[in-house]
Amino acid sequence: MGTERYASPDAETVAAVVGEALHAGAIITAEVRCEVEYDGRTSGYLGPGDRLLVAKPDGTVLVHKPTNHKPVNWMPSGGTVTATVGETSGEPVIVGRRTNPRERVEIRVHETYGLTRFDADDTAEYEESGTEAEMHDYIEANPEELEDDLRIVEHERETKYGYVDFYAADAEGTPVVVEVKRVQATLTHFDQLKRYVDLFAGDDGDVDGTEHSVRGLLVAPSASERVQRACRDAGLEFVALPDFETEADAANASLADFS
Amino acid sequence: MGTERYASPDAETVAAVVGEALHAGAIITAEVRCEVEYDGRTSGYLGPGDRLLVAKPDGTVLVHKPTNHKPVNWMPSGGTVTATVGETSGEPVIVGRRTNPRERVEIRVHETYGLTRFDADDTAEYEESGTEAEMHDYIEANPEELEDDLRIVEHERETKYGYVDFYAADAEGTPVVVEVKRVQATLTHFDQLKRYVDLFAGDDGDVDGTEHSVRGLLVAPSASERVQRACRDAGLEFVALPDFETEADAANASLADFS
DNA sequence: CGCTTAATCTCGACT
DNA sequence: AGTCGAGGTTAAGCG
Repeated sequence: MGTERYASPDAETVAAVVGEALHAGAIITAEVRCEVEYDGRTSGYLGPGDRLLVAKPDGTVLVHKPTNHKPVNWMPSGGTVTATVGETSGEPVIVGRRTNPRERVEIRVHETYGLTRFDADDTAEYEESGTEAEMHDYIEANPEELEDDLRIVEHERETKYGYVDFYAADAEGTPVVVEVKRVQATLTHFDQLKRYVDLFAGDDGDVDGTEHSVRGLLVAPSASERVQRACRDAGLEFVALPDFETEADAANASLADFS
Repeated sequence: MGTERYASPDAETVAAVVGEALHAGAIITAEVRCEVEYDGRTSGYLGPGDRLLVAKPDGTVLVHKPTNHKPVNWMPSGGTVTATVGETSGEPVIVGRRTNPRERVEIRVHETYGLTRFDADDTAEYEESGTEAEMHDYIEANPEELEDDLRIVEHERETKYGYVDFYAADAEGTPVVVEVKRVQATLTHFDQLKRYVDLFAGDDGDVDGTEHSVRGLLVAPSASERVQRACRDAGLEFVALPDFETEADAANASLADFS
């Protein structure tokens, strides 16, 4: 519910407050001058400079530079955080560790401008709309948006090499594999569809090239020229499905203003 | 260089300090109770709760819950941040906006437990080793680690469908396309290699499976069983290249201890 | 700008 | 625990 602030705390105070706060479920933020060392999936070193540190009770550690969305160094949740006083330096050392993968981040604090303990109480969950799952719902309810007389046979069909978004049939009864993307389609999305189509075609064993036993549809709001050409060359079809409108969108449309 | 702290500031102070600090190149952190609304690539709503806010002078905005590495809401760098006092609510409202894509995040602050201005001075750059780029350098210098008498012809070769990590030739002079991964290979990595090989093979050539005009090598420390099977089925080869040692690693090996 | 790809990607879902 | 795929992915590198 509240915060506790320590201005220019000494090393012992930093170590004590960080340890205690995290144990009690509070968030720690600190404005410091520090060096950082990471060892694990890769390894790296960040020389001295001013950064914002964040440590959460779930083991998350973040080191933020004055720019960029992503922290320059971090430890994901699930690990453990320790704060001690370095034996030789007498400075605070904050270490985040975890296993699987085995990795650690060590923050050597040269100066602590300020330290804040924040006992945050947050039970709300983030609610999001416009996800790919909603796009699937829309397509399942309106398959004619992709193609006349398209019939959805199965949603999220499992195959030997992964899940197909939709397994469908066209007006002629030819099987159609559908891969749906909420964002502009990329080459990896094309790859995904090609993998499924190759798999289905391989089952039937029709490789004479003149006739396709399975069609493949890549559905997205847009695709780069290269992706569209890749589709053409591979005998797959790109279908542009512009912004779809969900029921929630329609209900909120009148309220929306982008000021 | 230093911090300035405001305990339980009123709405006017929040708006003024945030605006001024960001303009002056300082980082703002605030412990607040707030609601958040996002509209852009998707849309979402986060109900009232205690969160840590971070705003950086480059337009970055982060809203952190007490758990998880990733912010629950955010605005990447490059946008603009405004802090005002809501006309009807009298509460602080912080809005981050950007274009391309057009999106905005609105933070309605119900209670400000604390606010910190941090004039951070950080010129150090993060130095990392163990990246895929280094793995490329290693392979280029030691192609025999992949296969005897393999000769690298071209690095990062651009093709109609993307960039090939290495274009090489084996002892027989047969072209070899090489895709390198620093981590365990996944199906999408297999897809990537298959895309290049299909391209070089012309996608029409020999489908009898007995002879290949182009070989494909997927190089990674490991690969799941499914990926290895996919490679076999597609006539591609998986090459396990365990942890390689860079010169930097060798030099530092004696210093490394994982305590 | 747009395109392509790596990333200590993170995270959730499912086997 | 491992694998797979989405993500408001972000960020870098190149044309």
